[in-house]
Amino acid sequence: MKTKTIRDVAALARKRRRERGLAQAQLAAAVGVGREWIIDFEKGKSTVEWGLVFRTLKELGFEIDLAESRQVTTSTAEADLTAILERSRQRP
Amino acid sequence: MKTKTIRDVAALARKRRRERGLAQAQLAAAVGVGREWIIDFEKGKSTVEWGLVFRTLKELGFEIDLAESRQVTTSTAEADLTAILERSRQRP
DNA sequence: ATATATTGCGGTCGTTCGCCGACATGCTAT
DNA sequence: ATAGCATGTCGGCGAACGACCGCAATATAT
Repeated sequence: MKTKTIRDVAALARKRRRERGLAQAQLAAAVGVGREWIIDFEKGKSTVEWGLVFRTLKELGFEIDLAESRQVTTSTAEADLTAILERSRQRP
Repeated sequence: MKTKTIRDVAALARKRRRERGLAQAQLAAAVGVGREWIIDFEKGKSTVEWGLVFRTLKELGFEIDLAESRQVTTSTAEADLTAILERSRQRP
């Protein structure tokens, strides 16, 4: 499933947990975090630890795939052009 | 690309950044973090913020997909039903 | 070779995470 | 009604994040 925001991930995680009949406390124990952490994560809190998110997703049976997005963001497009130009001439 | 650990993600991110000719400082500015954060992230630091990781990956043109690690292709209706049954069974 | 740019690593500092209690709410079944 | 879970919130605490700074070490280019 493609995810656009961290809220998508949060919603998917919560859906999956319920599909597996797991309570927040159970999942928390399995991952090794406090129950509050699960609450925050499923709420879409952005400041939760990356490593814990990864462990939680794996615990829920998710596989994290990184694919190339068709659309390139403007900033990276500019940076890409800049990188090419920088190899031809120096800029301050 | 399937990722097994956060180090895989870190390595992919670094590879991608270099492919795009971006310096750590450039990527940091694009994402809106300090340069030290990029260093930690590419080092595979597990305690970095989840939201920043997500933004960084998107900035690098990555699409974050969540796939099922097990090839269980149950429909959502079936899965929900299973959850209901599990709840009724009062499992410890 | 000399510059120049990039990367990594320390230290400081304000802010905040994540955990632990306790408590309130909502739902289900007896 | 009453008991049992599950979920969410609040206050508090130690620990650690992330930004900023400077300074080596390492490419990269001229």
